[in-house]
Amino acid sequence: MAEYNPKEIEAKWQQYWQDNALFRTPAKPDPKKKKYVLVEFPYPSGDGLHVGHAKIYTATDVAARYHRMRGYDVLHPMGWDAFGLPAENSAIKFGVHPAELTERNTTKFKEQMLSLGLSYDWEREINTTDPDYYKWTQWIFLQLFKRGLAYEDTIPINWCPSCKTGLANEEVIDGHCARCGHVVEQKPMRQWMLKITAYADQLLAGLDDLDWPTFIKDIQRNWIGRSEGINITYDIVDSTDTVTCFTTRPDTNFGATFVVVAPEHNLATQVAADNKEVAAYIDQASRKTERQRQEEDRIKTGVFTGRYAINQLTGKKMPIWVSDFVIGHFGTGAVVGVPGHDLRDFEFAQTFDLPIIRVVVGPDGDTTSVTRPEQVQEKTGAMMNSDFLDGLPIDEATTRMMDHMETEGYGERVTTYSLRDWVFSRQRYWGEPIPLIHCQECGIVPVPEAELPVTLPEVTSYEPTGTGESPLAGISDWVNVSCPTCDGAAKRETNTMPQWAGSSWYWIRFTDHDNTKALADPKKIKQWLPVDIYVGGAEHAVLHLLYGRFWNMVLHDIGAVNTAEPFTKRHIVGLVLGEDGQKMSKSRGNVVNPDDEIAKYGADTVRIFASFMGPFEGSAAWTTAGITGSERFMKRLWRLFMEMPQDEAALTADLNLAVQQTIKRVTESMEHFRFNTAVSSLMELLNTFEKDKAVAPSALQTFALLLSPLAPHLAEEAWQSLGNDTSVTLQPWPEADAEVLAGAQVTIPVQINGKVRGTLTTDSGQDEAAVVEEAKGLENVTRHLEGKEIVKTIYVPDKLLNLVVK
RNA sequence: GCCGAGGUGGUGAAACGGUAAACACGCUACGUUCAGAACGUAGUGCUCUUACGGGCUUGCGGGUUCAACUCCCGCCCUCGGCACCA
Repeated sequence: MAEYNPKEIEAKWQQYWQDNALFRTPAKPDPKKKKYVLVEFPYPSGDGLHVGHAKIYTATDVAARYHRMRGYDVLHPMGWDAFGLPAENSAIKFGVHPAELTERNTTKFKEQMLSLGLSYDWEREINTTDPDYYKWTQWIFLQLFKRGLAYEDTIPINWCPSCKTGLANEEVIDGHCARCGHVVEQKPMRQWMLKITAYADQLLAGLDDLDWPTFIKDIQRNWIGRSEGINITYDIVDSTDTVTCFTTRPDTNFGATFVVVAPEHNLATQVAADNKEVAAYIDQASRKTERQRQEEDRIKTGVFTGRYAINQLTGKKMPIWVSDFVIGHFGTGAVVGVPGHDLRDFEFAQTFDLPIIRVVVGPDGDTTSVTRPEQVQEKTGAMMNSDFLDGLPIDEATTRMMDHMETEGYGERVTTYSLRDWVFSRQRYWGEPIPLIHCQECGIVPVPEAELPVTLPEVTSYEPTGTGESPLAGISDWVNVSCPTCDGAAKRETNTMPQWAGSSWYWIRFTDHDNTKALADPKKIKQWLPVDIYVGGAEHAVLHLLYGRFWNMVLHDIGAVNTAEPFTKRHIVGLVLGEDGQKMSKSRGNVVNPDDEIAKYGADTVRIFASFMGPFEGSAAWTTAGITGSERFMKRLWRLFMEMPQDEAALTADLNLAVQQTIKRVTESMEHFRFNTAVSSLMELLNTFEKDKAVAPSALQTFALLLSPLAPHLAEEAWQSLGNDTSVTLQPWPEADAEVLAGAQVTIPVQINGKVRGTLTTDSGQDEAAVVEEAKGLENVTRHLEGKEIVKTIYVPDKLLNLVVK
């Protein structure tokens, strides 16, 4: 028999699968047995696949293959999220059209995916840069616009001077651009915004029922940042004006001694008109970036406006200050200072020598005045110096005070969020054009749906202007159009959509990828959605996963999709590190190319190693030693299937038990996305078989079935050599024989006072007395029982015997 | 500071409250070989013992239990997210 030659058999079976369209999606899935198994589609970069891709695609593919064998109708598609800056930047550098680069890269990606033996239904391939696709991305935008969920606004936004475009909040990490790492500036610009905040509550509530890792849900909850509080309106002395402050802690309001507004607040602007000092402070603050404010180590600065607000509870005058520690866009942009019970307020009061009043008793009954930061009591305690609240715990006091303020008419309960609307326009070429027209007469007019898609014009230069204008603004034939409403002179919107647009609905398109009349046929949407298993990275917790949920909810509200939540279950992949245990990067030179690995070891070995290297969610290094071990396993399997003498008589009761147990374990591992333990169970079975001179063909059949999702090429070859003439991937998944499992002998540890003193092997289902008798006969047990009295016997049937002695 | 996830051999890791370290890597010895590679056999948490066997061991300290990696309380450390969010 020939040596294990993965190159040969893998090419052969990949061709076979393609020729027989084995992974074509069933046209009419059984509604009770459908599985939509999806992995995040890639951005087809010029670098080709990374071994990290190999890990995540293999895992998802194993799940898809497993569920097919379990009898599910599976949708397992693939496509390309191809709009974005890297293609555009390469286009600028090499003078090639981004579409051409995309074409080149997707071809390469697809070849690599095929060579890994991934079971995608390629007939449903999609590409976000295809006008037939982005027509519908634009259509969704128009629905958002019509519902008032897309609006134009001129606000200071995050601007990356290196990418020369505006960014969404979610794309800024620690003050830097998520893509290029450059420091982000604040720049006021005309923007298209999506009103994701309108869905804040639904985005929050929907998380409860999702089968997602808790940490991802928590990141989203945190990002949405709901807080319930009250807006308190204070009168301003000698003025008809008022100032409204948001707080979650009105219980401490007897201790309020000042008010602070953000530099952007109207009141500040108003005062600045005839107060040079305030004007200078505002000007200075506006020139600081968020980063600079952080670097100042949170030292409190500020300026007094000369005005006073009245605290209704005490009748005291509270000076109104302006300070940049107050955030303009959170709450009302104004806070009421309670320096005894908020550390920031305390620091501010100390800096500017403002009065501090204690209204909550400190630990150990401390009622002295608050003079040190350690005394600032923020969380628990009973009220004091607070009239009708005295003695109440703070949570109860909060409710009472809210009721009081609402009754008195100067308070209004409100809910605020840290989530902000989505800055949706980019000043770059390679993205979906926003399908709107600016008409001098009619204002902003949507492009009629019949005229979609608005395709990207051919340009000679993709170079971003850097002025905040899109490069499309320079293409006059494209920009100048007649207004769809009045037919007068009008101009197209020249901003494009962000990278995230096309991926915010792509899972819907896979259900009916070439529909020309709708996003997808509602019947097909209903057949397949929601996505049952969605696999991807943790880095999208507040980007793609939040945007995607938002769009899906909007589409649900307009009746375009059947469920509000798009992704029922989510698996998060861990990082694949370089051989040195560091993150793979070109600059470190530790990048492993999956092509090289496949060429060297074969796709099955790569798949087995990717599965076996550790838990799916964990990060682990791609090491030569590790993959060599997986290669050894494949070679041993080859010898088992192809060289070991076969004889059905070799299947003893013990071996049959081992086979049945393996079925059970591998099945459980597959259900829980634990491919490392699936592989180790198969290794154990292989070890068992190798101890014999011959192996039973029926056991090999089962083995090939269990192996098939993980190492499909070798499994096909083995299946064929066992005399089968259909593909192993079409076979039903084996079921463990419950009778064999139940009837087996069991090995029970015998403990004395919780320490194992021996083991005994016996038939399962024995009663306690018999097991105790048998245990007493064990030599080592006898010795430990000598001169002792058994005071208690704990017997867990078929599991363990513990004798408690004195 | 706030929210979350983790901490088990030299390494990647297993383990419904029930024999901790399965499986694999690495290492040691032996076999095979002219030699190497590959392969095979045995061993491999620490420790006492010639042996039989015993003691200790899942970040640290307590607790619940016949029994704790697993549950509870308090610390320490690592990683991820948020952060002058009122």
